[in-house]
This record gives sequence, structure tokens and C-alpha cells, in this order.
Amino acid sequence: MQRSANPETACPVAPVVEIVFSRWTTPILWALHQHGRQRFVELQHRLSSITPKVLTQRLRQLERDGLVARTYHAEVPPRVEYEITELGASLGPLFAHLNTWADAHLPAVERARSAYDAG
Amino acid sequence: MQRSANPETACPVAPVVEIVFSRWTTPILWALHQHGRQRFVELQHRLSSITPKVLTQRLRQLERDGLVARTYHAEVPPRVEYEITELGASLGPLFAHLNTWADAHLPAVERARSAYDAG
DNA sequence: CTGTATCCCAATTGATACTG
DNA sequence: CAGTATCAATTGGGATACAG
Repeated sequence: MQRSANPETACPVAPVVEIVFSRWTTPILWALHQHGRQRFVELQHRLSSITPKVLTQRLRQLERDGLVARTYHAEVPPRVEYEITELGASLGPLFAHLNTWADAHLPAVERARSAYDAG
Repeated sequence: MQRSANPETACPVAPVVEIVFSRWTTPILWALHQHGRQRFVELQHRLSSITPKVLTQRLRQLERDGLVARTYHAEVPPRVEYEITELGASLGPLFAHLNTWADAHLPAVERARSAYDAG
């Protein structure tokens, strides 16, 4: 949570950006949204380059923010399942909007980069 | 640009998140959108906690991605103006959507945090 | 299996001073 | 004014290894 410093920016989207677009949050939410409720290891395999430490940190943050729910089953071996909450799922249209923008404008970004790097 | 590592996440929003929601980008875009074309120092004062080094870095990135335009006037003293481009302005509806989500759901996030911290 | 504990490294950030 | 240079500090992230 390194973005928290700055209230004086008065940028209204800053708080939600901090919650939704912190590192690893979108891939985790995406994995949970696409493949439904799943266990810690499944998530870890899906996000192949994440370490257990970091995955735990991000899941805890998402759980605290109410976007993800954690269910602990006291079995041997222990079983823990994560799923997206209703609140988390409410981000769906926003992500769809993001994809729409990307489809429409990412090529322009690419062109701008090429032009910039050429100049 | 620390998010670039991971293609295998297969999270479709990842690329656009990297472009639009890197640190400082939303406050900068917001300031340019709200107050129009302005000079380096004006921006620096508006984002009161940013250092010139970081502001330059972020502006260069935004310029490379085509979201911000830089105009250099060869005067004494030199004058440089930054403004949002059409491509940058095309993010407007997306930010509006973000604000809508925030208005509707940030209270729920706050409640989830309180509950989590209490538990 | 589901994490936690350490240690370490890399990358960002910031403070400060300085230049054209 | 509009940055750049340099250096210090912090932090997050990764690699293991290990515990319940």
C-alpha cells in the first residue's frame, strides 16, 4: 500500500485505484472470476510467477477490503478456498469498460510509443 | 513500470492497468483534465508532494504513451506546457465509471475493513 | 496443504543540490 | 523556469526453508 501518502492531490479516483489496481490484484480477481472458488495452490499455479508470501499478502488485502472471501475448512490436510464476493464481482462492468478502452485505444498507445522512440 | 513481469497471468486488463494506473498517473491526468494546459511548476504545486525528478519521469511516460502532450517554448526563461491529448481525454468515461463505482461501493469497502480489523 | 519466517536484492522514491 | 545529477532511504518482491 505505497500509494496512500497523498490526500492533497484531490484526485477523486485515487482511493479506488489504490484498492482495485494495486499490484497483483487484477490478476487475482480475474483468476477468481474466471475459474470460480479455488484453493490457495490452484491460485498459486495459475499466477505462475507469484510466491506464496506475496500471494498471501495480496489475498489478505483483498479479503480485508471485502472483495474476496476466504473459507477455512478444518481438515487434515487443511483446505482453504477463496472466492470473489458480490462486492468484488461488482467490479465486472468496470473491467469490461477497461477492456473496451483497451481494444479501442491500445493500438494508438503503441503507435505513440513507436513515434516517441523514433523521434 | 514494475508491473511488466508477467504475461502468464493472462489477465486481459493487465496491459491497460500498467499504462493508466501506474503511480502518479491518475493525479497527473486529473490535474491536466481539470485545469487544462499548464506549466511544469503549476503541476508540481498542484501535486504538492511530488518531486521534480518523479514528475518528469511520469510526464515522460505519459508523453510516450500519447496521453499527454508537451510543448516547449524557446523563450527566456523557458516555458513548457503540458496538456492532455485526445487519447488521454478518451479515458474520461472510464474515470467517471470509476467514480460511480466508488460512490456506490467504497462505503462497503470501509465497512469490510472495519469488520476485518475488529475480528 | 496453507501458509509464516528470514534473508536478500532490486527497484522506486525522495532529498538535495545544481545547470542551461 | 524546467529540469538533471547524485546519493540516501525505503520498500516491495523473490528465494528458500520451515511450521501447523
